[in-house]
Amino acid sequence: MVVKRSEVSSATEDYLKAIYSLAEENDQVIAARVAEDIGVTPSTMFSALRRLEKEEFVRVERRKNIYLTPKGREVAQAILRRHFLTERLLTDLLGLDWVTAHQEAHHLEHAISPVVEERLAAILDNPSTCPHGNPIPVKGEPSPRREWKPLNTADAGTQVIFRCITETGERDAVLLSFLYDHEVRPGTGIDILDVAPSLGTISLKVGENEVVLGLEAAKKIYVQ
Amino acid sequence: MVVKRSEVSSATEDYLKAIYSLAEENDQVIAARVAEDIGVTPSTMFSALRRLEKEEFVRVERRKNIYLTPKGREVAQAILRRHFLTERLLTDLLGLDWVTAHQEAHHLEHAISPVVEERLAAILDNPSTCPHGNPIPVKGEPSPRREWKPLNTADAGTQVIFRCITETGERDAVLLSFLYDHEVRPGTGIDILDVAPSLGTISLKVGENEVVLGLEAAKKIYVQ
DNA sequence: AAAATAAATTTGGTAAAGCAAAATCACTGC
DNA sequence: GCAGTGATTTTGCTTTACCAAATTTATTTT
Repeated sequence: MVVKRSEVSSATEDYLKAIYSLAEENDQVIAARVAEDIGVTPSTMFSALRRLEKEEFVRVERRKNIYLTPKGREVAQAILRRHFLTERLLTDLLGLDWVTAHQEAHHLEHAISPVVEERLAAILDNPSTCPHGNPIPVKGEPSPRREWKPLNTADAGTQVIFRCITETGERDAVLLSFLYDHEVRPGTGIDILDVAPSLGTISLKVGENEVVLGLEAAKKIYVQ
Repeated sequence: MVVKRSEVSSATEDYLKAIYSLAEENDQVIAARVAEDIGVTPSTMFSALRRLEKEEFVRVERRKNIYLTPKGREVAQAILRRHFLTERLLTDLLGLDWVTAHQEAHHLEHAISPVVEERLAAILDNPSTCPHGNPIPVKGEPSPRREWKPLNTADAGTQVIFRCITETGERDAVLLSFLYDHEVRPGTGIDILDVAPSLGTISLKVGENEVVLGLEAAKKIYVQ
């Protein structure tokens, strides 16, 4: 059984994944944002973008917006899928915590072949989300996240259910471990105590504890 | 928990692993052999060797023999350990076969951090060998393989026990799947029917089947 | 509209990996 | 002792992926 391994470098996979994730959370994706996300300089981003364009993974508009081509989207979804399955492997089978799992998955995901991916999905019983609640993308289907909203848009006095912390949110280890330590998990109920746009904060009640988050951080959390 | 990830590139890990494995099976290691093993051209091998020497992973003698430094040996053992643990993950937890497991591990091993390695060893109950029987190296201990001998040195008429197929043997997918398909596993008994050095063959009885191997291939199989 | 800020480009590097092809070195056999 | 073979080394070139620093091109803000 010979496995055709993808010809895509892990750097390329990272760029496409970042573009995909940013596109899910914002309506425009520009080079500066992607560069920031991945942690490369503008010049590196620029030449990377040229490569990606030449290989038809992305299109860059005159207004500088970056779009994935169907080919690029496919690669992005594939790597995201592997990322999430790897996280599940690390948490469910190996017993690692949220934060470590995310970090380790970032390295392992690039080495997962279709065969391993398939075995992984089977052994894990085809999970529909990553440990942080993100829906695992399925070939042509729309994301169920369309029915959730970012926490910063929630109204004071209501109760919401934590659904997920986005990929860009996961990157922030402090936020991630903050939530983990406060036992916030997909499905956990949260009371919105107060929203103060002028202060840029939102106050929550999680279990026994009262918690204050910045609205910027809240934007990375999806609830229902 | 911040993980210090090794500064060693996966190419470097591959070179050191190959040198280590070749040294275990032969008494001299020369560049041409390593290049062949890894599948790079002589010129590539040459510049790789210069890099490895500059970073003090290897020493190259005037007689052109290549030796690992203690630092190089440490890296080699570490990557071998991860390789074997990854193979166990793939066979024991994910249910893949011998051949696929070996190939996939070759990619995954480079992305395994110390934390994951440790969790893996714990979950797998600290295995002492890889699925193909190779002893997993432990920090300062000598390999138990010293008590085994290559199959090509076995005497006709005796019975031996299959112990392992070496790393360089594992690389040969045909040999590997041949053994796997004939249900040869660590611990399997083998009758040596005949050894014919002039023909370069050795005849064996494995279970119900009679099997003829080349002595070159037999050299890659260790028995007791 | 001018100034300030943000983003995109250009220019000129670096290092790691790799290849091909030719040249040199070293040993082995006759 | 020399030819031949195998091994090493040199030369020259490629791609990917990064950086810094300077410049140009938007886009805002006042």
